[in-house]
Amino acid sequence: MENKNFIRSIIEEDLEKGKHQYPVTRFPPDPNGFLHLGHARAIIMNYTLAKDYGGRFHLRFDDTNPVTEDAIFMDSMKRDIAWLGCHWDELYYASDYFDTMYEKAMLLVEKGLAYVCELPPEKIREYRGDLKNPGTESPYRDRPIEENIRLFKGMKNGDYADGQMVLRAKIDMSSPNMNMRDPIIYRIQRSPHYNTGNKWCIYPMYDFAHPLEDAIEGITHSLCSLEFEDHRPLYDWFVKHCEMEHTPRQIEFGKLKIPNQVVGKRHIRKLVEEGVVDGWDDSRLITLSALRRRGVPPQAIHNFIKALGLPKSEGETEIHMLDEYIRGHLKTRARRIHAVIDPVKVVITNYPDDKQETLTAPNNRENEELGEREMTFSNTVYIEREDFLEEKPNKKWKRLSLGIEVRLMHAYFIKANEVDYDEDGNVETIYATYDPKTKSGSGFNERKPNGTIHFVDAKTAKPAEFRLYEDLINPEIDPDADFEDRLNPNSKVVKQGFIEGLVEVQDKETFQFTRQGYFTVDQDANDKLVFNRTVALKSSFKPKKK
RNA sequence: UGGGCUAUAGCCAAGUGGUUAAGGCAUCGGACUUUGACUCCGACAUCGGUGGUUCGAAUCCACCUAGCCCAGCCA
Repeated sequence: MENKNFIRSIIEEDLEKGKHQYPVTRFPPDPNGFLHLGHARAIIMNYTLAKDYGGRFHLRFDDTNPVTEDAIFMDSMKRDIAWLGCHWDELYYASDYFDTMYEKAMLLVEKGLAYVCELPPEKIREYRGDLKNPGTESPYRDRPIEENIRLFKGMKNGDYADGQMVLRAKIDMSSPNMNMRDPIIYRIQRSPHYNTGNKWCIYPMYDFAHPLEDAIEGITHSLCSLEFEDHRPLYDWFVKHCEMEHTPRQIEFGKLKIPNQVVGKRHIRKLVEEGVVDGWDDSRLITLSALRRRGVPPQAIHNFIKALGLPKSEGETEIHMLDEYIRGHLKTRARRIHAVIDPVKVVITNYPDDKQETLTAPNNRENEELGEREMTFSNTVYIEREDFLEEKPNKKWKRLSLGIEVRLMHAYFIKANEVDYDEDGNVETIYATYDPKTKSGSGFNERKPNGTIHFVDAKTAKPAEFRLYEDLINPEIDPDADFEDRLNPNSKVVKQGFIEGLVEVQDKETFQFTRQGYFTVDQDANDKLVFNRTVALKSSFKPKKK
């Protein structure tokens, strides 16, 4: 169940007092990168907060800086947000408001609340003062309104060079809040914008643009992260002095931080360039596209985010917490079939070589709606290499050993009698005998097997590739070390094995491979089946480490 | 004394003066089991510190400590 959070309280209060008919929220990404799990909190919270109270949710690209932004990111962002099921009621672009923003900036100029400053960047920084000392007023601060109007028009018309001057709000150079020390509103930047082309050579700064965007759209609750708390007075100042009809309220909450993950743009790019990961959607990454490819159900992400709540504190949430929500969602939805990832052959010596029978098994014991399937059985099967040890090591061993009888799930009991090794000393073939009386479903209960293991009939098995993922970053290594020194060399292990031969695999289907985990068909699967491990099953089995 | 914010178990997180401080993850026991899974039972904190107000405080006050953010013509 979702935790109550302070923002819900604010919204409920506003609704009760009749301040709003319904809430309007927005997710305002800067289209300059790929969305990752951290963004999911903002997306899902904005979406559910609006929907839970009968409100509206906007997607707005905050495209106020063409130098760093690119339209290609917008498509992936839209795809990711849609995948999460957070359907926006409206899609907006901040750049569509450039005319209004310019007019509002001019309003400020006319009211004597903004001025054109010709101080070069270094001087502006110098005049801003520092954390301990107040700033110094710009010599251009008190130029006449008429002159400011002329200059600002000139800026817009391209009369001046990039960086030659900026428009600044006239607030308070001695404010203890650095953001209030005459912040820059517009800069000259000759860069074509994917949306407005070359219409503009001046672009608004975030602090000015954002509150106006929110106000224009009638956003009621403008959620953002903690680092913008200091900007709230400025936000309110612009809404007020620009005489906006609507007054949105900025509310800050803590970002979702996940330790031991690589999310930084340049870091991921470097990993891709160095071939450490295969791309932005590599399953070891937590970009939304990577999670999607790995087979993580979007609903699991919703449940995970809701469970975390919306705190005002800043903590770090371990990624394994998401795993539990993935399993929880898939538990009754995925078909549970057999796959042998690291196969070893078992020959059943008392089963006729030319015989093959068909067995039936439920697809999911916890959800009968998933029906049943058929599986073949013959005298040659594959079992998991780790499910056999020549000698039973201890009483807790619940798998196959010489002289020991186990159940092949959904088939028969088999007892191992002999084993052949190859020249390297690896098990090559296990010879076993089966007991026809022990067929699954027969009700046989004269004796208990030493455990149950899964298998695949070698005569019909479909070859498949399994990609087993672990943490990209080794959590054991000092978190302060450079992330490249913390890479886990075993983060991706590729195995060639088999799945049941009679199972028809759907595109992107997620299965539970019995006793192993949840796996999803990868996009690489075409002539050959390829599965990504979405998440492993939990296990209380603790083999002794070598 | 720059300003802003945070502090509840290994991790996340409810709680806004009044019974034994929710819940989830993790962990450890135990039951069940044709998945060492699932499920089920059980264990697991006195609330950053100190002092104060009060019959009574995680909740109010004071002081202290620790951590995060702010000096882009980024967002």
